[in-house]
Amino acid sequence: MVTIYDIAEKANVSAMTVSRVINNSGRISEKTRAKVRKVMEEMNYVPNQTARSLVLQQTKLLFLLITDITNPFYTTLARGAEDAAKKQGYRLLFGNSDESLEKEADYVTTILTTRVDGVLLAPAGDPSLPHLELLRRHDVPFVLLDREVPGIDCDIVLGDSKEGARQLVSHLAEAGHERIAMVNGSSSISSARLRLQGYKEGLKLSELPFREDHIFETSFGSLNDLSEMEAWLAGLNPPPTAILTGNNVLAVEVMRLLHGQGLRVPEDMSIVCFDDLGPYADVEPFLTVAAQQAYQFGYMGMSMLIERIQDKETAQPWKKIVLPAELLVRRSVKPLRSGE
Amino acid sequence: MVTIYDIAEKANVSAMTVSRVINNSGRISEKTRAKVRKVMEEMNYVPNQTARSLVLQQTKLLFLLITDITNPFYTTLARGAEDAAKKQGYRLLFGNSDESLEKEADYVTTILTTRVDGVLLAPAGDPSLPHLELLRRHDVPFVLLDREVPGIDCDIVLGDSKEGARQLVSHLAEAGHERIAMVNGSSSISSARLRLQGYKEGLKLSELPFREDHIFETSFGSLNDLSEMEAWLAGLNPPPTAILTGNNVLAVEVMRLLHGQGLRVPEDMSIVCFDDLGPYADVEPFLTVAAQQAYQFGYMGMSMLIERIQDKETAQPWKKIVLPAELLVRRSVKPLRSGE
DNA sequence: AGTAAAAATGTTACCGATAACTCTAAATTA
DNA sequence: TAATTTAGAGTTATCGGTAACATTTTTACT
Repeated sequence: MVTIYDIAEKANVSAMTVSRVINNSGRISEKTRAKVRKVMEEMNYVPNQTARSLVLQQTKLLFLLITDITNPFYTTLARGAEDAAKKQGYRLLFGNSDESLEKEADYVTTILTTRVDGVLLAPAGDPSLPHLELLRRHDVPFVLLDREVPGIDCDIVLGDSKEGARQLVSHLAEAGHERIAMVNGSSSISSARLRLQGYKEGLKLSELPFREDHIFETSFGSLNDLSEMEAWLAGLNPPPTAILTGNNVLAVEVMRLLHGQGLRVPEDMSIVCFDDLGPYADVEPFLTVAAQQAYQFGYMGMSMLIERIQDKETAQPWKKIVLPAELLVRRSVKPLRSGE
Repeated sequence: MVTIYDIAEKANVSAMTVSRVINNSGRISEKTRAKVRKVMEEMNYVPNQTARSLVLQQTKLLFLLITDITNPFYTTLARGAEDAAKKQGYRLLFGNSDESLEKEADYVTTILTTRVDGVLLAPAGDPSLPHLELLRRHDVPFVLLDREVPGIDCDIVLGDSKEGARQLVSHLAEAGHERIAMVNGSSSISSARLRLQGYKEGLKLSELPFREDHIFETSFGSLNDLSEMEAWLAGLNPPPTAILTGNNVLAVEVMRLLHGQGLRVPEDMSIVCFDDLGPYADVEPFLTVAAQQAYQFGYMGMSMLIERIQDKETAQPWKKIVLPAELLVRRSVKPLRSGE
């Protein structure tokens, strides 16, 4: 591995001069600069960021931790985060916690030991609190995405989960649906709780009764076993005519279940969900959704994070951004009323 | 930031003793070990990987560089890579080059400076050669994914691009299509070249003529401007009845273009492509594709990489794995023959 | 020309950890 | 009991950079 000392020796200058050329700092004569540059080229020099980080106490690396790398919501978000980071001259590393607290803990360790300058993360849920406290204790700036964690104050970018869910329910009610079930993520996740609230509000506004057994709680990640959900659905009598799911992945799972039973959407069951389905949705517009501004989540979250890092001294108040969701009506809801 | 020196002072031992406790190396009395452990707990000590890397010249980190984080092929691949890495006790960092050589170069720098132990990467294309040479020169083990790069010998996991494309063309030909166009990724990417070859072979086998103007070359990533493609398509007279695209993203782009013109798939144009569309494809099975074993790409590639890292001394011959693609017939091809 | 100021370059210490070596005190052996 | 091991801990140098200060060289000005 070529170091500045190797360069220095070959160029007949001191290591410090090489360092100055690399960083364009201090005063260097053009002649020396050219000479050093030439030697660096010749020797294929690459600065050792590890050594640099050690002395500078900063890495210019940021970390994005998402909970499901196969979910288009998060990958689109990642794109936004990446663009914002790049714009400000930061590099970005990704991690995927897979909705698992254990994997999240692993990544938090990686984050601390890698000494990244800041973290943008979607926490696995309320039990992520100790992880966040650890980051806080080690003075690592972070911004949360999509999910609040009770017990910690910090910058955060949220979607308007309650209102989005309410709109979806209202949309179903207007189409004449009266028995609307909900398949939701874990209630230890704030956005799942808010979506449930929005669901209840939507029912109330349309004067529909809330039934406890119309709620099925599971994980936001993809399921390897659908049998519990199947049993739940089979147990509903009369069955619902529509299902609202807490996110896009769960919508896919529900549809997988229904198709397995030979049921069609929307003929036999209507479906709506939170979050859009990535680029493919443009092409075969099928699922009616409350689309979140995934790219903005990433872009704004990252911008907040960088701002926070750069003004580390001045204690700004915590910021909370709430992005509205947009109802995209497609064709996964069957009109039950005669009038359309 | 708490260092081993802080611990050492408080525990009344030398820094080296603390280091020994952390790494479970050397001989330490139980009493001292317990005392040091206690102080570490109290002070919330986290080892500084930066300092460690500097002296050890290694981490337990691996890097996965993909070219499109919004493409389900790569995210599924990432899942496989992650699972394999975890199984062997490695942590994984992700990067997204976005099919761009410049971003790839940035990530290569990050890779070198972060001192990861190995890299699994889908190169942006043939011009990635210098990046790979750089990794090689710096002795960073790597395994390529999906794309060969002429000029470098290394471990690699490939899909059978030629055969897959051939099958897709044959499928179209059997359905009675005679004017089959192809929208492909850059010819500086080996898999694009092979898919073009497969396309030509497929035409030949069905005794269809090859027309140079039936090929439109663009980027594998999503396009922000469809006008060139639009002009190309408009210039074809008579127009093709079917289009084969070099990957899933391009299929989506083509469909976006067609929809924009009020054309329907498959009624007005048939479409097939390489790579499947992620979980959503199970739900609304629409696009006929040559599906690659994305998960296996990641899993096998990562396994090869780790093996390579662990036997760094013994010079194994380079391995090349070719995974077959599977034709999944759905409903994006219109039968032109009378008999179905 | 002589001196101050400015420009160019060099020296030293340090960031936080670990390897390799050294030292001390207790345990073992003859 | 003296000599020799050995367990347990400490010292020093080092990884590859950079900040802060020191020094030398060049330029400018009286």
